[in-house]
Amino acid sequence: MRVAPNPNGPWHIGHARMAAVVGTYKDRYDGYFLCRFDDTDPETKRPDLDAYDEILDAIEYLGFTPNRVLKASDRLETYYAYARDLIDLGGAYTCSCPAEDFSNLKNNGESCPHREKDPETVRDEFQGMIDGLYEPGEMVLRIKTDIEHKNPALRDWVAFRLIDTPHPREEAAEYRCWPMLDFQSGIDDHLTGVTHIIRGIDLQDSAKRQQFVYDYFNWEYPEVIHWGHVQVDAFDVPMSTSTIKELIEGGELDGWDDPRAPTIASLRRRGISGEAIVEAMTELGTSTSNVDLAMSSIYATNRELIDDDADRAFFVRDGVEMDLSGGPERGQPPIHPNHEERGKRTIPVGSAVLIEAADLPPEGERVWLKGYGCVRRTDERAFEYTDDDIEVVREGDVDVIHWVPATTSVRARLRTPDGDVTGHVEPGLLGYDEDDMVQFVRIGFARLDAVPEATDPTDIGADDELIAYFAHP
RNA sequence: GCUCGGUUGGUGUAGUCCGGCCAAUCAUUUCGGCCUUUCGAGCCGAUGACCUGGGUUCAAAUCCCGGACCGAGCACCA
Repeated sequence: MRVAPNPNGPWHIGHARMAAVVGTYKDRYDGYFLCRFDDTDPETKRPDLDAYDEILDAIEYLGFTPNRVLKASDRLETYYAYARDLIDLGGAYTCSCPAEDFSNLKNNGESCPHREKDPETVRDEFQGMIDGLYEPGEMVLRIKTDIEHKNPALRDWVAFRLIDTPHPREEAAEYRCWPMLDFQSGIDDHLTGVTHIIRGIDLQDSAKRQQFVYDYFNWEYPEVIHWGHVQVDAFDVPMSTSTIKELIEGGELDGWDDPRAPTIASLRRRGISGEAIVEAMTELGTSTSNVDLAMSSIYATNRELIDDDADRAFFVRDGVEMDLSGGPERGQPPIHPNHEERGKRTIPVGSAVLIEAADLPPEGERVWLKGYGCVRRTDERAFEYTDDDIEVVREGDVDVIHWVPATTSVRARLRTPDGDVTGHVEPGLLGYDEDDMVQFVRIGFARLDAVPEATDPTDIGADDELIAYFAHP
């Protein structure tokens, strides 16, 4: 099987589906995974030189390694050779009709005068296309199918056209005569031994078009499955390479890995594993109707994968400072409630704590600072320790909330798909590394992206802060 | 206009080829309960679907015909 990406930009989430399914089938049935870059349009779908490696990276991240990687732009001579054979078989002809004229003829089921040229002339003119004797638009090579076919989409389609814009890859920059997808892909699928093709419903007619070429050569067409488009909920940004590119260039997104972007790079930075993506994608199946992928499905899988390993930590969003008196000097919540053996965190309290505004109890009421103990709000800005037993929580009278010390916490920024959230995290996170996954208690899982160098919160520069990317609840 | 294809709970999916064991599977979501110093995990439970109208049949999600709705192609894009 193969994935045949157009390297015109890094992948968005939808692109992962093909790699996920092909990779999974490969693993399951001991198959063959070909990654072929269909980069045969240097102009309107101009390849992005960085995208080749970024796409291969994304495939690796999903957990697969292609058996073979090809670039169509390396294979022009091969396509020319097969085109010449096809001409000799009488299966193709050069055509100098203006596109609009031909379209009209075609829609009426009428052939154009060029259709009956003898192979000699066609060969010469095709060589002329390769040699650059014509301007773009002047000449194309068409496959001779059935000009009266009841489906107009299949009638004498274009196999090669001329493009003046040089290909961005140096190796291919000299070529001007480029094959169309249906020709290139049809030839390559056969030559590389592809037995099963999966592609989008937008290419529903491709197999029927290519069948004409296969018939001329007496080849057997692979099994083909067409699937619908995927839409992903939970993102404001449309899943389109060109739209995302525009938003980045316009400064509305920070880059391809901005947590607001529906891209592979974004999910990766948020600490969502390739495995979770693959699982959700394969679950979608291959139906021809369009499908909606719920991000919650990816999140649920990822949560299962990371929950056991992710240490717990406190992150207070936009804290309210409360003086605190009468209690112990530190709180000691567990590193992981299901794994006592991993020990406890130690959070110094000082003389004041930060809690989230929404957690602030009315004056006179109590609240349980998780891992510390019960406190009562005595006035506008103060708590006093009550020494109540955990029973008060069990009885349901007292809510358990998270907190951080007011003076020795670390400023932090949590980047989420809905924008950035600022606040403070407990000082112990300074000992963590980039890439570590944590669960911010009562908020959700996050991947640490940048941790200040300091070991003591008071040594952190004024501009420095901990940066984490929100994964999911 | 011509030509393809699709339609099972909020979402995805199984079942459709070869009609009966489908008062429809599984996952996720939502909502309850238990447990819990998390709105996490775990356990228990609940809500919730065969697009529509005919036909064939003892029997239709499944076969046939019509309709509605959705999507795709008719590019010198992929």
